[in-house]
Amino acid sequence: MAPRKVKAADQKRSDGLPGGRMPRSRPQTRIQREKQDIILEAALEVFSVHGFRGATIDQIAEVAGMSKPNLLYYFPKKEEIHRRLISTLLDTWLAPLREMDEDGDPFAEIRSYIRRKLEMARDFPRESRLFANEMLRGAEHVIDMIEIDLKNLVDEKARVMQVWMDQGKLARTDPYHLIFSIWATTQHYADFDVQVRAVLGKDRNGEGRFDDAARYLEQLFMHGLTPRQRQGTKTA
Amino acid sequence: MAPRKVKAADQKRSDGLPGGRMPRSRPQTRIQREKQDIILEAALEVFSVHGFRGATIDQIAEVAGMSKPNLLYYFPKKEEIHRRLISTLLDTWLAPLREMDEDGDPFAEIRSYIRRKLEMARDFPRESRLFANEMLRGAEHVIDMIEIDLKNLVDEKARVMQVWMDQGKLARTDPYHLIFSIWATTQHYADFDVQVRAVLGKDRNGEGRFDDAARYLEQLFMHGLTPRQRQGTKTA
DNA sequence: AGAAATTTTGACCAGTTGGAAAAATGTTAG
DNA sequence: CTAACATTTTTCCAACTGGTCAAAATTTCT
Repeated sequence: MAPRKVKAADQKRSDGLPGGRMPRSRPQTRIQREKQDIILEAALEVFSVHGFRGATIDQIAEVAGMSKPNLLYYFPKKEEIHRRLISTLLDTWLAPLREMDEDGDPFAEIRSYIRRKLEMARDFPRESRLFANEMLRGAEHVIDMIEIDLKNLVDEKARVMQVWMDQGKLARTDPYHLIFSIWATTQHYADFDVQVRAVLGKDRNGEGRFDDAARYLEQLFMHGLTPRQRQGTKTA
Repeated sequence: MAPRKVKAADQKRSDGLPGGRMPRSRPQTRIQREKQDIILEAALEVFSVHGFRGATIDQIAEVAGMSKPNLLYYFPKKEEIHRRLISTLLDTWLAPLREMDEDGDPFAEIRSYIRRKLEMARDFPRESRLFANEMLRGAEHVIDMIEIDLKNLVDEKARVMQVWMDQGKLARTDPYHLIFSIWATTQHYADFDVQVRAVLGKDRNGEGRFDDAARYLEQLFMHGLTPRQRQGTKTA
């Protein structure tokens, strides 16, 4: 192997901020915000389909309608785009769960949580897929957020549900797995969209499938979570 | 731009079989089968995490413990490895649904279907992720199989469930979405494993989480699908 | 053993990728 | 207008990518 020459004076800034020759004086130009938004939008499009490694800067630049170096002027690192996307996403993503209100009616709360999640799957499928992609490859870039913010939020809501169960308003189950199942069933319609469409066939393929899903899930969870007096779980 | 010279006599075979200098006389050598298995195993490892575009041949070769040219001797195209993996997978993946028996007890059938799917998520998480990856990016490589084999199978089982519902043995719902929800909730434990672990925390992280999941899902679906006389869905 | 076939390796290639440098072109405040 | 700054384009590069090829090493068959 031939030895490689490395310029010793080759130093770069690696702070999170737009590096290179980007200005730091004034906080943000109008044009900066605009272009960054365009880039993030394009990146979402590409990352959500190909994942981080599969996506290329050229591709994103093309979708964003600008040259690669121009794009790199705003986000000097590919990773930076991805990180921005993800951290913005996580907030939006958890909003519905945050809104679940301890003082509300358990069934109404859960039902509207399911609805909202399903609406998100319908209206922001790219975000859902970006998230799924990230999870699939081990969540390298968000593991901290998941382990802290997400966990705390779920812990909190699990406690709320526990209270509901103790009050006999909700069937006794594992609140964590209950939350998982809501995530899974709703996000499925975004992440596995192709499969859902293929299986439903051309005729049932309009946006109506989300209404059907909403009806079905509502029934499943409402019935599934109704408290019962006797749970004769004698199997076989 | 400099003109590129192209050798006109540069012909390659592009049939599905191992190309290059591979023999065609005898069907398969022992060593061929062995190495191909090793490669497929390594490829599963890599593809399931990074997706098709994100995975590199070098990476797969390294995991497989052989040189890249050596690997390419067995699978002359990257795509070929992927295809083999996927088509093998789909069969295994659908097996549990195929076993759902019209003449069995509806609840027993559905329960054991859920169990089996959950076991697969536990025992073959890489396969599940490979599949999820494929779906996320639009199922390019399997769209036909999905649209035909998978759809047919689901159509058939949906009819079975419809019969059960007509007989009053199962609550009336959309059988398609019922199947979707089983897929979603079970595969979630493979595809979103990181998230599940993170949320459950270190203490609940053993394999026990699958038992908890099984219990929870059983309750959810069994209760959720029990037929009811009156469905007085008057809320608020 | 020895020929033939199979398997493995090392050197190599053209195209792509993330990114750097710098020059060229706006834009704006004084 | 012009200096100072912001934005964009052009050119370029080293590392990596999927893949080739001929030669060498090994296995298999007679």
